[in-house]
Amino acid sequence: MSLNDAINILQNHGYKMTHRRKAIIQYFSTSDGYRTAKDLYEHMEAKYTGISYDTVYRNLHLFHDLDILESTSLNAEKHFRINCGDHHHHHFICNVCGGTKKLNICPMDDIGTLLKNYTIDDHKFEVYGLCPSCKLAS
Amino acid sequence: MSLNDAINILQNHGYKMTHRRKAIIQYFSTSDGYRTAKDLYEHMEAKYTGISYDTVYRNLHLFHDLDILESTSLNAEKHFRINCGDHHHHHFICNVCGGTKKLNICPMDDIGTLLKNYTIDDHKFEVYGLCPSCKLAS
DNA sequence: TTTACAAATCGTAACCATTACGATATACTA
DNA sequence: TAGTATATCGTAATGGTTACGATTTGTAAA
Repeated sequence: MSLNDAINILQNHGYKMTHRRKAIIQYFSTSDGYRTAKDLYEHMEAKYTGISYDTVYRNLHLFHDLDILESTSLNAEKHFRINCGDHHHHHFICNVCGGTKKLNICPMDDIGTLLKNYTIDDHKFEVYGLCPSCKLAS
Repeated sequence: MSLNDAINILQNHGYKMTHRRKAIIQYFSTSDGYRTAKDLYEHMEAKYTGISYDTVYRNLHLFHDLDILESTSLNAEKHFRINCGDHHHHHFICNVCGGTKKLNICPMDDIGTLLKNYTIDDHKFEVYGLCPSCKLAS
């Protein structure tokens, strides 16, 4: 998702376009990987000294609700990335840099009648390890 | 895994068998589902008034390290269950009761050469929703 | 362009899950 | 049953997250 896509979503929902929001979206849209709230806070603090945690978390939640960001829980800490958007897929996630690689297979295709009497709300498939460049560097 | 299996693992590694440890293992081995540290704390507090968080968390970590328990991160909080032990598999997890159902399919069987230059350390496949009994109750 | 106001941000405190540690109690070994 | 290493308690600290009154800012209307 591009910066402009995100700006459109925000404005179509009646949210204001602030400098901080633009910077947050820019941070995620130019980095293909998962980042923590702390990562974002530190990035923002460099440009906007004294930025509030409230601002960081409020916008992370807002963007997640608007499907601008997607999130995952790693080691009991939430990580966020820009929403890739196109069709359904999963990710490899690098344990070192948080970088991701799209995986175009989905185990739900093979779930068949295994969960016949269950209600399925969601699912998660993620592969963890080292991406090629972190592998070389280690 | 049964209570006795877990006791053997503990003793083979030279750990002491305390009343609290036995109660913790009993708690997990008689409940087929994921439970939080808080769930366990509240269960233990009923029997052992004044039990320390240190005891709860130290043993959760110990049991996890010894593969007596397995864990997953849900909503940025760790959840634990008894290790099923037999062969590799994944779980459906009920959003209401934490109950699980074994899923005998693994997406890694189909990963092929998708991650050719990557190091794969781990992976996670989980399906979330309502189990039959929570579905009926809702 | 200015005004007006709802919405966004700041500054800070509180909350919750988790970790840590010195003092005390307990399980195991001899 | 005595000695010792280990486990637990009581409690404080940490880290991630949430919350809120006071202030500032973006936007739309005058």
